[in-house]
Amino acid sequence: MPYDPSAFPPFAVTVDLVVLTVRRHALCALAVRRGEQPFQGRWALPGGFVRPDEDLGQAAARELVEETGLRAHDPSAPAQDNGAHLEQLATYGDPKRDPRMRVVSVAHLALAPDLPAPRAGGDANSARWAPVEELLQQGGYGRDGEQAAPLAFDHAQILSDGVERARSKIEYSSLATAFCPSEFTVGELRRVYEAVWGVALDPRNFHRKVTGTPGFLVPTGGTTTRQGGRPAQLFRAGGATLLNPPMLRPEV
Amino acid sequence: MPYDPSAFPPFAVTVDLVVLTVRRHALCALAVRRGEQPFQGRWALPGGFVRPDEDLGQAAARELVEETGLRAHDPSAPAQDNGAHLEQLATYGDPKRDPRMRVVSVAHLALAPDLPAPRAGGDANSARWAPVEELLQQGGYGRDGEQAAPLAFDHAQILSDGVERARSKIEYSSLATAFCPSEFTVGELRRVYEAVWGVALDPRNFHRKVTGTPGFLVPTGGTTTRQGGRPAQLFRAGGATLLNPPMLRPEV
DNA sequence: CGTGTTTATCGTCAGGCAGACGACTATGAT
DNA sequence: ATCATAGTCGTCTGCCTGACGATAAACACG
Repeated sequence: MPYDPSAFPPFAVTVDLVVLTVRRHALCALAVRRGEQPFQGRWALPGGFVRPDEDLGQAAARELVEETGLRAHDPSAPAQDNGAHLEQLATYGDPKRDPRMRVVSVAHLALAPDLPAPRAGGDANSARWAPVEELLQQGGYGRDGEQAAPLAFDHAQILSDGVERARSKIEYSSLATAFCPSEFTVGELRRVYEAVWGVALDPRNFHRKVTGTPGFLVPTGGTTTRQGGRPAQLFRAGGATLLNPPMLRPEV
Repeated sequence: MPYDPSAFPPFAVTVDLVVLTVRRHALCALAVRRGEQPFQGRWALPGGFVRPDEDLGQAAARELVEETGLRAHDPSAPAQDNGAHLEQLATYGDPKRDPRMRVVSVAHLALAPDLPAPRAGGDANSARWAPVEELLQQGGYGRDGEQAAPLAFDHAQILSDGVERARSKIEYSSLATAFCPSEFTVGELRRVYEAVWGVALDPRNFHRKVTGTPGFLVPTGGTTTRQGGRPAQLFRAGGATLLNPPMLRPEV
């Protein structure tokens, strides 16, 4: 069945961002309120069109800066410059996903340390960090009693895929440190795992695992007291990116 | 920096396929020879434009049928109908990746059992299965003494990413069975792992691992003799898709 | 028809790692 | 001073893996 390749159908290409962070022991995602049709007034993932001279990763990094002020972590940079981790997630191109026109969205996943309140940008009326369960639950009510309408477009699916990617990836990589500030304690890192997985981990076994994996954590020498217990050693992320053997997620 | 969203820049969207199989103890990929500019005469990955009414997965499945005759394995279908496994790999959108125009390619990864000679289709002069090392080596000479020119466009990168995805995914999933016919022996499955990873595995430990993982393999009752040794039990892929604990790739 | 080769399959054993959990330390709150 | 909280170090047991011996069942050859 020949199909004329010279008359290629035009598409709009966008990037959408799943920006995750851990706030108050909960995995949260950045959501923006849509200011225009379709889905006006509904919450959505931040995103925008890819410009003619941009690579996909550049477009995602640009959107990330516009929405959060965070600079994406350059994969070539060795040290953690407090930037966010950014990686491509998946691409969504259902012909009916946007009622206006044919839009293919290249979703990206960003992991960021806890930030102050987001600043709204672009075409969004407002922006907020919301727990992912709240954004993904259908028809329930949010923390403020607000009707939790489903996310716009297929963004619930994209967010769900991004969360699952993050949950599985911290098993076998040191990516969980992307949720932490540049210096952090073992307990803070453990609470990241607990928030992302939604489980409770044994502090002793966790401590043994992360401190015993070479290259995962590098002690900075300092100690700190943040919540009234014994002071904890401070670490920064080591160079190792792969965790072998992996940190096993407890099965429910 | 406002950017007019109504004047979205038009893109061409294509799907490219990394179709992998195991032939003669080597991991091979499907390559087609380009019949037109640019990169005329060079080897490339099969692919084509996404049609206006197609989802991305549908477009990839259509290209797969056109190039190989293989029907994609419907994820909803429970049993293995001898179709190929097909999943989205990643999306490539460098502005300069195609000199003619702005093309965003959504690459897909397909894993297929060993097939007879491929049939050329579409705009390709010919098609063949080639060992991935041969396709990825730069400036060397292939098996027939033919100059191994690099793949067209950024297809070497795409193929490399697809191979790495396959190598890591068979660690923690039962995906390696997608390289096997519907009934196979433990030895055949082991040779799949050995070909994909390029290592030698201990037959006894491998046998213990795969037969000891519940849901991975289901004995069909039959036995077979294929290479002059003791007859082997025949299995088919069980319902389990996740391998926990994973099969560890030996670190070399 | 025995002998060697090949492949499949079962067992054994030691080391490593994870889960469960006890014990001790160092801070702040009362 | 006592308690609560959080961090850190150990111990023990069971499971899994890697290394490898041994047996089983076919074929290839003389």
